[in-house]
Amino acid sequence: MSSATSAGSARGVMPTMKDVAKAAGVSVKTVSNVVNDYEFVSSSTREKVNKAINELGYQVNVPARNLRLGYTGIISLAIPDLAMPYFAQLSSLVIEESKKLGMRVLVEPTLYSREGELEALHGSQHSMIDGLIYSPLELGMDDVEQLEVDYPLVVLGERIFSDRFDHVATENVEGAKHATAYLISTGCRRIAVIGTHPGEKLGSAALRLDGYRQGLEEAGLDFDPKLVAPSRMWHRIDGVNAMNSLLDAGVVPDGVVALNDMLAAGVLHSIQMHGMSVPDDISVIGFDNSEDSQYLSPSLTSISPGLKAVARLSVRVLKDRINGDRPLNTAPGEHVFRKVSSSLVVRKSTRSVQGDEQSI
Amino acid sequence: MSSATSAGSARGVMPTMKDVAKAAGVSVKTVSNVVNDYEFVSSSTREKVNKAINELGYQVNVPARNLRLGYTGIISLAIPDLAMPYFAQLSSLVIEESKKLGMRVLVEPTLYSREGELEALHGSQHSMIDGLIYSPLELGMDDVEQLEVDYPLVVLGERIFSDRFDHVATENVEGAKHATAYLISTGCRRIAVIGTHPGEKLGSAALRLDGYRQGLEEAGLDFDPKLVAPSRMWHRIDGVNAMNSLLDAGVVPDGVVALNDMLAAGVLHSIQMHGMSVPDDISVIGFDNSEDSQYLSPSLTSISPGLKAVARLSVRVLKDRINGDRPLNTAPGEHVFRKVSSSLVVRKSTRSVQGDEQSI
DNA sequence: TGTATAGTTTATATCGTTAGAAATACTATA
DNA sequence: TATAGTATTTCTAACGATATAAACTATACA
Repeated sequence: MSSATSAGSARGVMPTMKDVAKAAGVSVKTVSNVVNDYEFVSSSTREKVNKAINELGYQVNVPARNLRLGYTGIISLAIPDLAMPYFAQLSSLVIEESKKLGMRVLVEPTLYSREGELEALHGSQHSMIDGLIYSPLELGMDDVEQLEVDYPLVVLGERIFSDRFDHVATENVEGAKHATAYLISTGCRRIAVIGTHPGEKLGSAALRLDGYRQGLEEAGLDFDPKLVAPSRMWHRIDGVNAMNSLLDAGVVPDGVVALNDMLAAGVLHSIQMHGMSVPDDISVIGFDNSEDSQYLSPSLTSISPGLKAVARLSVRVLKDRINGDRPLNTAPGEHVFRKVSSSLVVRKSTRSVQGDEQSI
Repeated sequence: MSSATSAGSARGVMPTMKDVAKAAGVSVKTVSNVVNDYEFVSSSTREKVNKAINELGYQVNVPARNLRLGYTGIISLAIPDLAMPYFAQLSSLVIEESKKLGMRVLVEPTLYSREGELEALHGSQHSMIDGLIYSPLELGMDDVEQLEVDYPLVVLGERIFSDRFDHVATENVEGAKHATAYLISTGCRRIAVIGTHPGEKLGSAALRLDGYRQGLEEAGLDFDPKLVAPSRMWHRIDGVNAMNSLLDAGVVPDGVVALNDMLAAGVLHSIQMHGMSVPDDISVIGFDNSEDSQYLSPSLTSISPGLKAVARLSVRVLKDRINGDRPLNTAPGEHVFRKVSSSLVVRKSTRSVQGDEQSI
């Protein structure tokens, strides 16, 4: 009965290996041997020791073990915003995958700030962490040398590229191209794109915009800057605002590629507020295939980026680096660059793929 | 530079305090004093030491410090599912609040399993963690003795209650009562409730159902079991299914209390699929005031449980326990039980509060 | 009985930091 | 120039685990 609650340290003193050793009448090393399943321990002493462990309620002191072994079994995951479904989903998958490999995850939201992202890289806590999975948003190619750290690092996305560290990315260009081509195949001819970041060269926004342009081009459609609605943030309210700005300016497309699902949700809202219908008046396609997309009305056609594969790959690559192994059969000195393939999930926010151009 | 990538350990050897001491020509303790901002260090030696630190790129070894100090600065947050917006939001706030107090957070999703929840409590890693914020879903009052652990613990919600540990909860009963009363004030008379857990005595579902019943009772309306649609899970698909089951059975309420926003989103979907309109035919009110609720169509009236206050309080209480201080002016031996007050956020999924009963 | 062989246990150094006490250097005052 | 008093620095012992190598035990075989 923990009647503790005395002042000072909140936790009672824990028994150590020494205590167990004394109780079992053996040496500390023997206790350690038992705890670590060392082969050559006689079953009689093993029993004695286990009995003492149970009686005293012994648990290994992890920081002490960490100090001795030089690693902690903790990795860090730096993402812009844990409250965003996309990153919550990613975090959840990374945690799950890490657990399978015996590691735990310290999630570090960088909150859309440059300092936050730099701190995640260079923060003072790095001896506490075996490696880092890093999803930059503010940092770009100019900062590439900041990423040349001396601990295992896996970078997510295509915002920053270098042959000095490992990458895992989703198919941004291909996915957006696919989305655009699909809208065209359903009869759309004036396709808007929502959520671009003007001036940006890398990063999801630029890449997805590029895919959009490639999609138009392959179909022989002209790129019309009037149909581009930028938005720095990608929350739903930004989708509402961006789409409003188009419609209020009298620009009425027959299809919309939203650069993520939350923008798309806002786009749906905006279109409906303007008294139009999706997909009859305007088709909308999103990106991320977030869990929510199926519950919007109408349910949202979206590009699924294969987040699970991203989580799986990045954790495994990181683990290999931590162990000093070469991940995915890379040559010595070579680094991973892996793109996870995307797929199209068709729902109700786009018209069917027949060539008949109804309504306008 | 970093042409490392040799086999074995992935990280180069790091300089220690000893190295810094040698480089600066002082003792190890002096380096430690500088690092820890000890008052009585002459500015000249402080300078020497800092110079050496920068030149060698020294960083403190956190596990070693942890071992010596007996704490890690890491707390654990056990929640059912990080991919659920409610918990993602909570986690995000807990991380933010912890950071302010100099702590980091290990998020541990228990994934709707009893074993997961028990492991979060009794897992072998507890010396690595200073304390735990614990949001149980599967464990109930029968398991209360499982929670009598010997490390600082703050329990979220009202599922499990004991005067042996600290609690922070949201106003489940009051919130649902408020929601129900509000629907009644807008003219609703046949109010369904979506997402109950039959047989459950504690936990959000039971408490919110209780609030719903109290709301009816105070208005003199009878409780009608036909208007209750249970659902074990609270994802949107469950809201769709539950509402479908009512409507398909010919039970058409004029108002719906959904026990969370995701259920509510599903309810909206279901109603619209049945050719009815919200709020003209049926008013819908949710619970959680998730970020999404404002982007549903129509935007969702919801009960805001004050998650931020929950995060703030629970982290602060935990920190006090870790420090051996008494939180929130509790008497020695007494524990915190704090309910964070909820509020109603009115949006477009409910009719206006005039007494005029239009439609039906 | 002696000796090699394999199985089992132990003594002790070490990981990198912090902390208490002891030692030394400085400053001001008599 | 002592001398007390304070400021600064150092010495050394922890914290609790793991690991090397040495020291025992058995067992087997000659």
